[in-house]
Amino acid sequence: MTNVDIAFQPEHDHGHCINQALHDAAELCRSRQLRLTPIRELVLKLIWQSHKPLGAYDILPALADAGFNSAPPTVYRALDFLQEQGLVHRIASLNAFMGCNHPENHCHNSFLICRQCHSAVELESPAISKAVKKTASEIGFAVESETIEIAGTCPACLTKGQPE
Amino acid sequence: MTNVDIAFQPEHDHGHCINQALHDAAELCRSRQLRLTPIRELVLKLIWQSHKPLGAYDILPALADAGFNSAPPTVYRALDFLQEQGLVHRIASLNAFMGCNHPENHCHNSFLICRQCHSAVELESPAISKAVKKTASEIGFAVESETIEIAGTCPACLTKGQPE
DNA sequence: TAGTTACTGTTATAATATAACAAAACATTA
DNA sequence: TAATGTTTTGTTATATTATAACAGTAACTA
Repeated sequence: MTNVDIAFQPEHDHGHCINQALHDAAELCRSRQLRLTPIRELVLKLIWQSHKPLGAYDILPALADAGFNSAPPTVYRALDFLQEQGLVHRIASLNAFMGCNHPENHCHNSFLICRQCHSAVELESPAISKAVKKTASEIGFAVESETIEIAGTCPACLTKGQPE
Repeated sequence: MTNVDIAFQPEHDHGHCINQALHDAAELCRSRQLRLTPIRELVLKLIWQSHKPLGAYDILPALADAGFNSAPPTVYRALDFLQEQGLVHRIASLNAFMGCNHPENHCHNSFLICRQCHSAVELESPAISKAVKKTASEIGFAVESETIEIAGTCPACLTKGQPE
């Protein structure tokens, strides 16, 4: 079972995912001599706790609950930091944010987004990446970043929709 | 020279592109028994006249100049109509809209967006499309729509940047 | 021409994101 | 450790993008 299959399983041990992600983030920040401040860590945790990409304004009340200031700049700053470090991705088609599984290497990413359960997973698809590179290079276009967001129905929702 | 190459050439006869697009749109609406009203046609024209994807609020003043009401709903309604008919695409990563070259067939589209000159072109890339389909089907994900937006530097800006 | 549908006008507001500057926390090193 | 500079956070205001809701008008249809 691949990571992707696991992520689309509602019942996987997501607590473990969260802990792993927070631990990795702490490690990464330490190695880069950056500060994973309480706000940044909480924002990252909230994003990971959600089963679906989270909007900035979904995060604000949780910050307030935790006793932090909770005006928009607070959360956007944390999100900016996390994005710069590759710890979260912004999903342009949703105006929402989700955790990244492999923040170490800045990767070219694609996302599958289920319209039914709103879950999303990140793919590392060499095939797509390669196709993009090839097409761009044929035209002489220098690629800097890729926004690849595929919307549809995930395996779990497909089987739920038509049982047996 | 392909369509894409032409589109990235600032000096191509864009007047011709616009006329062609407007003519095709009129034809398409006639065949579908839909009304390409003055507002809708003007919005489409403005989008095509721009060398770069146009924001909704960039369109409003031009509507006002043309003597139309120009509150946001006016332009968004026109954009909704044009999108439904495949006449324009929304670029999620820019919150902006651009014309579609082949509105007849609802296609799976990719876009190349130049960060320097802000021009954008639509690709029909079978390679990318195929890679997406293959990857999704391996996972059992049913694709409904694709948002593929590649940002970088276009050929024209690349040669301008490092002349000779 | 009456009734219906589609389109537009208008006002208000929602949702997402950033600017600008002040205050506090932290880090550095004299 | 006090002085200093840097980074982070607080705070207020505002920009940008998009939609809700309802009234009026134009176009089509029977």
